[in-house]
Order: sequence, then structure tokens, then C-alpha cells
Amino acid sequence: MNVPLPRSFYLQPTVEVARALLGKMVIRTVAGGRRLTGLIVETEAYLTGDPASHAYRGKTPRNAVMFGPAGHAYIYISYGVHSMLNVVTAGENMGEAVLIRAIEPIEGVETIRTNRGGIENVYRLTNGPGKLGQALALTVNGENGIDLTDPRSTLLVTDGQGDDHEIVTTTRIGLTVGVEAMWRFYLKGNRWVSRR
DNA sequence: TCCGCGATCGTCT
DNA sequence: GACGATCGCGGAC
Repeated sequence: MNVPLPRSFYLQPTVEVARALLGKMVIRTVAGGRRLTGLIVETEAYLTGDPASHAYRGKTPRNAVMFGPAGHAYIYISYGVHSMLNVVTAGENMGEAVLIRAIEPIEGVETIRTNRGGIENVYRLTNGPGKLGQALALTVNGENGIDLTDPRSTLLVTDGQGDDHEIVTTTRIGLTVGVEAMWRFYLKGNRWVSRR
């Protein structure tokens, strides 16, 4: 039930990983052993040579995890407040990753709601990268660099609901620099997608 | 529903 | 010293 996706999954081309992650399951274990889970419904790919990528100007203390082995979580702080969840792809020193932008909450919804400050509208709990980081209680100090393929990790990615869904492909969101490539993917019609 | 703006702080210039 | 891979609020329509 809890078998993580193998490291080979993350060694596919990064754009393929971004597409293939849709419909997969994120499993987060928090205090008291409570499970918070959700389906990945929106992703973005960040590739080598992309000016919008944190890895563009080379390896630094912040982005070091991006240059490590595939299948680990790269978490960073955005705008001084939000913790953003990425999965590292490609070979070591490539500096490629996929940003998880939104999930559909499945298990632990009440804990997720508490983490999000008690927001009532279930569709606004995890429909954005900063929101899902807060919902799953992810922090740079705690979860950056964690191995998503290790069953003992408090953050895992496993198989989800299968591949019987339609995928929409668009340009990425929120960038002020960089090429406008079609590197954003989301599940058509899903209510937790951040923007349509 | 949409648009504009301020919050907030680690990171790199 | 400036800048975000964002969010939530307030006001307009």
C-alpha cells in the first residue's frame, strides 16, 4: 500500500516526470503518526539552462539538493514565507526538478485544515504551491533533501489513481524571466488546480 | 470574480 | 540593497 515510486521513475526526462506525477499520491506523516495524503494535480518542470530555474546560476547552499540524486525533495522558501515542494529529477549535478503546485487532499483533511488556519472551503486548502507546503507542514529545516523513495521517510510519493485522466499543458506561472515553454501540467477539470 | 497591493525574509548582487 | 517558482485582503464591478 505504501510502496514509494522507485528512483528510476525520477530518472525519466524531467518533462516526462512532471506529466507522470499527475495522479500520483503524496504521503506525509506528521506528529502522532497521522497521515496526510493527496493526489498530485498540478506540476511544473524546471530544466537545465532555464533562466527561471534556481539552478541556472550554478550550485549554492540553497539549491544544493537540486544537484544531488533524483528522487529527493527540494524545499525552499518563497517570498520569505512559503515552503515550496519540488522533486529532484535527472542525474546528479544536472540541477533539474519538478515543482508540485497543487494536490487534491485525500486523507487527514481536518489536520490539513488546521495547518491552513481553519479555512473552510476545501478547494482552497491545497490549490497552490505555498498552500500545499503549509497544509503538509513542510519546512526547509525539516524536510529539504528527504529521500522520497525510502519507505521510512515522512514524505513519500506512491502510485495514485492510475492514468485514466486528461492532462492540460500550459506555460508556467509567476515567472518574470525565462522562456515561455509549455512546462506546466494539470489534470483537466480538477477543482484543486491553482489557475485555469 | 478580478485586479492591485502589501507582507516578509532568505538569498544573491 | 533588491528581488522573488506566493498568498490573502480589500475594493470595484
